[in-house]
Amino acid sequence: MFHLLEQRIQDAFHGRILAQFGIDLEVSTEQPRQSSLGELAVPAAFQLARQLKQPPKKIAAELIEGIGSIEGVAAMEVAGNGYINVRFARAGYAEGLVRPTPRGEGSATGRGIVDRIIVEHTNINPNKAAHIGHLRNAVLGDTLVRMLRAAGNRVEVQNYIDNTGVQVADVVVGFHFIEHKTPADVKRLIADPTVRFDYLCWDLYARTSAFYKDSPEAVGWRAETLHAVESGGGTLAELAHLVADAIVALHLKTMLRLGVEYDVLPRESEILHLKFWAAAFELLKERKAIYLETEGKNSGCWVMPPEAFAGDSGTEDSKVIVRSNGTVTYVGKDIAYQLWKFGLLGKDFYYRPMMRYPDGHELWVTTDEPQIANREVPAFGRGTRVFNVIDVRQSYLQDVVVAGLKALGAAEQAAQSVHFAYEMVALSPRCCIELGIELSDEDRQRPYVEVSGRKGLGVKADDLIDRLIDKALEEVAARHAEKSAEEQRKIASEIAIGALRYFLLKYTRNSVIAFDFQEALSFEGETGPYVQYAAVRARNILKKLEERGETLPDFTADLTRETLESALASEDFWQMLLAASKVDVALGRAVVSGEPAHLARYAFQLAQTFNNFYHQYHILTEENRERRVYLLWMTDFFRAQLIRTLGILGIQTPAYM
RNA sequence: GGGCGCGUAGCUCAGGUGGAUAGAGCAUCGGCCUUCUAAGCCGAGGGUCGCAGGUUCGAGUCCUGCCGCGCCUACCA
Repeated sequence: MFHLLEQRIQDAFHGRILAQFGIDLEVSTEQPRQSSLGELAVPAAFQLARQLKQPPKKIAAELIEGIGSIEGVAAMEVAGNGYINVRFARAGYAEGLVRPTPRGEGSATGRGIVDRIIVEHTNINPNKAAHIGHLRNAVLGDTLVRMLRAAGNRVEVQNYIDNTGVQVADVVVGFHFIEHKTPADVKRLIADPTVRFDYLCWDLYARTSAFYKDSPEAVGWRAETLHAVESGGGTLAELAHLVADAIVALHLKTMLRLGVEYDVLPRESEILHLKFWAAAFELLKERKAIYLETEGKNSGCWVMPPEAFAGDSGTEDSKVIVRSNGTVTYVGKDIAYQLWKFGLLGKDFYYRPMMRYPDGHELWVTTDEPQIANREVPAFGRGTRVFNVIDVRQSYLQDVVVAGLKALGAAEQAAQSVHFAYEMVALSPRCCIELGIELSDEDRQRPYVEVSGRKGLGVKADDLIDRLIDKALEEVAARHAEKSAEEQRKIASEIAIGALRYFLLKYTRNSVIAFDFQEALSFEGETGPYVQYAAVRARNILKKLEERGETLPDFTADLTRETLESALASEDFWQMLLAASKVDVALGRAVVSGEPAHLARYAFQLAQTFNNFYHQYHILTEENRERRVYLLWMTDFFRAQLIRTLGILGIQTPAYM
């Protein structure tokens, strides 16, 4: 509704300016500083003043005069030095919300719809438990997916599994060479319900990393393991499979606690076995995107020259794609994967269904064997735009990947490759002390301390979630002692996840989160539970109404134009309605700027507005019938908008709080 | 050395393409539960937007320089 009007106003000004001054000006609109100044401000007169050499105030007055009336606009006036403030026709606006026309809602966010967007996120090495840094990635990625879908795009969610990499190899080294465990031993550990296998690997990985430091000769074990994993046979390869598969299953479980689901898991083992790299290598050689270095420190390696990507990264060294021993680096494999995402590789994976989520959605995983004749396999890949959700420290590598596409002549796909970068989650010094981590004097002075999987330094995702649930449970139990323990836990879990997702989303992407338990565990103020609480309150009012044996009025019939007219004469009601009607404005802004934090902020403001409404007006005891209908409608509208916004953020609305 | 990012209230952070009186939350202090749930509401104090120049009608926002902090700059991923 808001978008529609905004567009109409922009068009009207654009047309008038063209007719009156012969200038093709792209008319922008902004929000006036104060709500009392109107709903939209048009700064066009300032832009024209320069060209026309006339005072903006004069131009503004002429424009208003010339435009006449615009449908849905009640008044326009010159303000300040030349702003044109626009006031909406309130009742008409509200009618559009009560009786939406098909083209009314959401049409403006539908402008830039892309046929197939691929979002790759999570991408955790399957060798240890997930930590908060991984959660930021997954929550950011998942929310991006929800936002894009809410804006009308078709989105495919991929979670890349590096099941043949160094990190898995290190845990295998730990099991085999350090602990002398057989595959049968490891299988028993995985099957043992009293063992948290991902936690066990977390510690083992840290121990193995420390072991390398003290005994550098042990690094040879890693090379041996990597080689075994790549050739695919023997004890070491079997261990790698066991570890990676078990950890992937646990990661999926952890992510599902947050409501994060995927469509397909492309695995590195298939990239290897199906010779994706070989195909990409041929392409890169053919187009001379890489060359065999014959001198200097990179002699014997296939490298990409710095000119290809130096524009953004500022490095002077070429980037090694194939090592002198013939093995391919991670970036090389990433180029092959990116080519596949766009359908440019000329190869595809085979797929098998991996599991079905409780909501019925099916998750697929890649395989190297053609099979399942009886199942129709969804068409994966072949995206027109690709978002890679990866932390900002890997910008350099993402630049190289994009340079690879460009060098292969895929300029369009290079332009459609988005590195959806975000800053890391670190630990506040206070948090480290709380975790019993010893800090050097130097670290103590820093604003934050980096998480390190190698050192086993970090907050495990499941630990944090458990802690949040425990805290929420205390609150729920105190308020709803009569409910069953099982039900209390369900509610507490929804609140905990709401708190966690909101906490990770409220920071803009390029802000480092210095993790702090006190802030993450807060349920008050600008938090997920605050927004959930508002939604629950709105729903409670309507529930209470039914408990009293009444039914919700038929708003489309009862809310006549006259009713709306008189209700919205109140500035208060108008401002509240306006604020509540802007979900799609906020969504559009968040999508365009790629900033989920914008939508999170809107959710908070929406909840604030509702809490004001809730506090100021007593709905069920309102005696004036007409006014009561209006209040009920506002409540219902708030409820729907709050729940919808929370939903896009991946946050559920509990049955009660 | 080079590249990227950050520096805004005591703390943590917002501040579309320059625009009207720089905003939240937390913390502090003071009010509000017989009324649809106080995980809430109302109010108060708190600012040289790192520093110095520049661009212009106008700069937290753009440009230059400087200071401080972080990340990247691997034949690791």
